[in-house]
Amino acid sequence: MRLTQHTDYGLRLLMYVALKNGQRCTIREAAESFAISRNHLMKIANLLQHHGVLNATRGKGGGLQLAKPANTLRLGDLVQTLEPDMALAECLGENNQCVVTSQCLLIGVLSDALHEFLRTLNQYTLEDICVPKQSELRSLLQIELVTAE
Amino acid sequence: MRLTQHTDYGLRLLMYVALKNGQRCTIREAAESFAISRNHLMKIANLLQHHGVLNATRGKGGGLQLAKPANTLRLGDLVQTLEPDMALAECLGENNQCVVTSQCLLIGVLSDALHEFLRTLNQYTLEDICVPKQSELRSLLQIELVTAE
DNA sequence: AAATAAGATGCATATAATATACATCTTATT
DNA sequence: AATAAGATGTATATTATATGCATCTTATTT
Ligand code: SF4
Ligand code: SF4
Repeated sequence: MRLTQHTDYGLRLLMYVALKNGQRCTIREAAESFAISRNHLMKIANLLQHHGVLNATRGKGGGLQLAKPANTLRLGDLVQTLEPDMALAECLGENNQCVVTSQCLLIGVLSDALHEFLRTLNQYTLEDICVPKQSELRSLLQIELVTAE
Repeated sequence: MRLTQHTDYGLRLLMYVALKNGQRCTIREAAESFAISRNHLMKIANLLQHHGVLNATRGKGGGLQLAKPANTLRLGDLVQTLEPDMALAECLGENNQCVVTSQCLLIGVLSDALHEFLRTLNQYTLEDICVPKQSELRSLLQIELVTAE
């Protein structure tokens, strides 16, 4: 059982954007800071923008910003948005061929556990995983905030 | 996020064996009842035997039996045994290259959620997902118990 | 208007994980 | 010796995932 790299990259990107404190950041910049594929991150940014989590503006001076305050973005919801597929077992996805589906008691147990997993994640927001260590994280990611004048 | 088919097949096999009520069953028989790959199921049976969940005896009249009572086999433990890998994110597996690992607060949140997932599964045993629907399941799987004489 | 800097999109490819098949070996029973 | 079962190792197929590339659109600046 693992989350796709896609999902983790998405969360990393959101952490990056949140750590910029409202200042726009480009995808290129985030990809370089994390030393990960820019192309890949592009698609993730796009997905998050379509889901109303990120605002993306094109053109010179453009970039990404959070579409909502970091303390309203719950991690369980973000994981559900980012994961391509949360079908734990065959019967929970498409093309189910399992012969015991109609009477299987395991389905409910698995759904229950998945629910607890997401519920636990939803006890935390993007803010919770950024703010307490913001200076350390900014340093690791070489984020320098431009001070207003 | 999904469990491998491997894991679900393992649980199906255990359900099958449990529904036989102590009577031996062959892997072939279980594979046919579920209409799934016999070769695949063989490896799973072997894994479970090595982990002390199943007893396997070879030769004519041989087959599988539960190594422990069904009500002592907790689903969370079984899933952990069957899943090849529970590393939710890059940093929880091998070859981690994530640059923020040393300060990342997400790791703890993910571990927490995984723990809740397994804890929830461990509230149920193999017995819990078999006995309440045993006759219906036996019928779907064409299991006919030989009555003692 | 042109140049440039950004994201958007679609297609192709590479890689890795997973599932499946096949062949052969071992063990136990009859 | 024959047969029925599981054990094991290797090879292959399939699928999911990750990555790369080319082109397009949008916005800003000059
Ligand atoms: S065994 Fe139960 S949980 Fe697994 S695929 Fe079949 S119906 Fe779903
Ligand atoms: S971002 Fe955090 S959780 Fe994700 S791989 Fe890096 S250290 Fe692990």
